Amino acid sequence: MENAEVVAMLGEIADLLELTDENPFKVRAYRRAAQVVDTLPVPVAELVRKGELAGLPGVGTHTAERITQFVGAGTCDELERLRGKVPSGVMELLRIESVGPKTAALVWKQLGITSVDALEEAALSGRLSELPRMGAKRSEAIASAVTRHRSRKGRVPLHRALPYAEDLVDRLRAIPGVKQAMAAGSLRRRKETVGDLDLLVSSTNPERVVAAFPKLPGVATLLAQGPTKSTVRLRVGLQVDLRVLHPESFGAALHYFTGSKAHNIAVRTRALHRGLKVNEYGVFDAKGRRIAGEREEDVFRAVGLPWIPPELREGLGELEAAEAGRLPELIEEEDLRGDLHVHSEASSDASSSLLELASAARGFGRSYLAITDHSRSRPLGLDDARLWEHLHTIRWMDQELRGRPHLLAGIEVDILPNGSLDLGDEVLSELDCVVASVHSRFNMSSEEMTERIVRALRTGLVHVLGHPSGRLIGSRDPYPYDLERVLEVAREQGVALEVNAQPERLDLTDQACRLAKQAGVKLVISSDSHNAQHLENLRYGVWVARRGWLEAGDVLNTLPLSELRRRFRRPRRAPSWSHEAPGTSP
DNA sequence: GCCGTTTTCGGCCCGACTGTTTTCAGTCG
Repeated sequence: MENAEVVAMLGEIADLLELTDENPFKVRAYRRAAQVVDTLPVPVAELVRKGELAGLPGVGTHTAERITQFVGAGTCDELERLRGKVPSGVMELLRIESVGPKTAALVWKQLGITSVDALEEAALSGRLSELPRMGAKRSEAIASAVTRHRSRKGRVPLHRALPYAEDLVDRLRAIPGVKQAMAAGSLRRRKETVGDLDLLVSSTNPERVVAAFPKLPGVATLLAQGPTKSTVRLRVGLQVDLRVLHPESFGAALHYFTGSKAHNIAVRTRALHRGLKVNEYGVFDAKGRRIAGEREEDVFRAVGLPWIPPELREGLGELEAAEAGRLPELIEEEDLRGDLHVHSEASSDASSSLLELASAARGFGRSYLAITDHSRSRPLGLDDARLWEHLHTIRWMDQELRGRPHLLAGIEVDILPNGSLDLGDEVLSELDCVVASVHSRFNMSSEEMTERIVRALRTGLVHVLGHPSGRLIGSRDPYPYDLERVLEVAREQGVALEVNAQPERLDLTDQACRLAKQAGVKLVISSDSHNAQHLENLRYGVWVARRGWLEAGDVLNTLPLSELRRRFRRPRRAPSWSHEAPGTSP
């Protein structure tokens, strides 16, 4: 039972309750519980087993009962009871923009509409506009929303959205009268995917900004416009919300629109307890006087907290940590001294030479670089003999470079389905940095995959477990494995887990980083570059690490090379006289 | 349905925009 299934169940109950016109606070309670389970770093089934469910915030006795029943039986009475009252097609109507529970229930009860197709037909034929508070414009809006619904793409990976946000912010800053412009929302929190862009501007002349915004390059359609707010869709499909504020409110708005929702509710609730009110215009005391708003840190100070970095604002204990003075000192990109997972043209799927990689790394200020090409199971990957040769080339190049940067001889060795490594012990034990990764047979059971990884970690030859879950954002799910068990063995073996910074991977995830830290396992942040430009991608890994509450001390490639080498030293397994390679004697 | 620095009962974050109304309900973030 995946947590996502429980989240879906709780969300479905909330939707069904809304459609049956239940108490909105009950609806909200289910939504909150769903969110809590969604951000849970451990399997919810495990909490069920331990009887710890009701200890979660927002999960009381009733919700705990529903979850327990659902985990055991795959459904629960409350869900089935509600499903019996609402046709399933009506549920799908809620996924359509501008159609909420009231509208869905209205068209269902008044017109007998129970499918998206029927809704579209009613909108186009004019039947829809005969309903109360339904006119021609709404019908039209619903019809076009149905079209978009059918071709909907989900959330966009951060690295795709970021350039659009940066470009728009630059253009907004150039509008006369604009004092500040920033991107907020999940983009500022550096979430791995972004739903839409939230842009904020402070200006003494809001009308001018709102008027200029829809005319910016890349904008396809204007969706909504008021005196201080404008919503557009870009040609690439991204929706962008713009809010214009007076400078005295900019900090409060920045805080509010950065979210997350859970974080905001926690801050507002905290403010209420102190007799204060927080909205996007500021923090106000009981007499309605503004006591903060211009700067974000003032908003936090007004509710008795230090400034909290956006990456932590997920409602996952950051307020409590801030209150106790125990916020982590989050890792920064500048803390990273090297990159421990880089492919050269010696791997079939990579394109840069050692020299190109070295000079690019120097440009990014890295002092060391591990060259980790693929092993023989991958097409044209290195076998033992070619790796010996490659190793000597790297050593030679390292001498030539004189530490600008240092090159480490490494490998990304496949973990074969039986858990053994794809190359011989002799050559592996000679390398400075062995990254071991799963690249095949993703469809094993969780037990088999866990055993496979555990066996690899126990060879005593592995320094780093590469992209531990194998996922590709939006295209390949992580393979199932028992993270806690892997962490346990990684700690026992002194193996680090990789935060793969390839923006399509971001693997480990933020939550898994936090668990690894709690389990006492070290991490590395690696670019997995396949050409020299990719070396820049480390920043995406840093953002994941920050969202996982990591500090510089949790990440091994913040260490100077000498200390890193000490960490990576291991007892020799094979006698060192046996691995003379062909053609490599001095 | 959840929860307690005002509460074991009675509250629950807050505001902008649209469309359809003629004062506001619904949706969204």
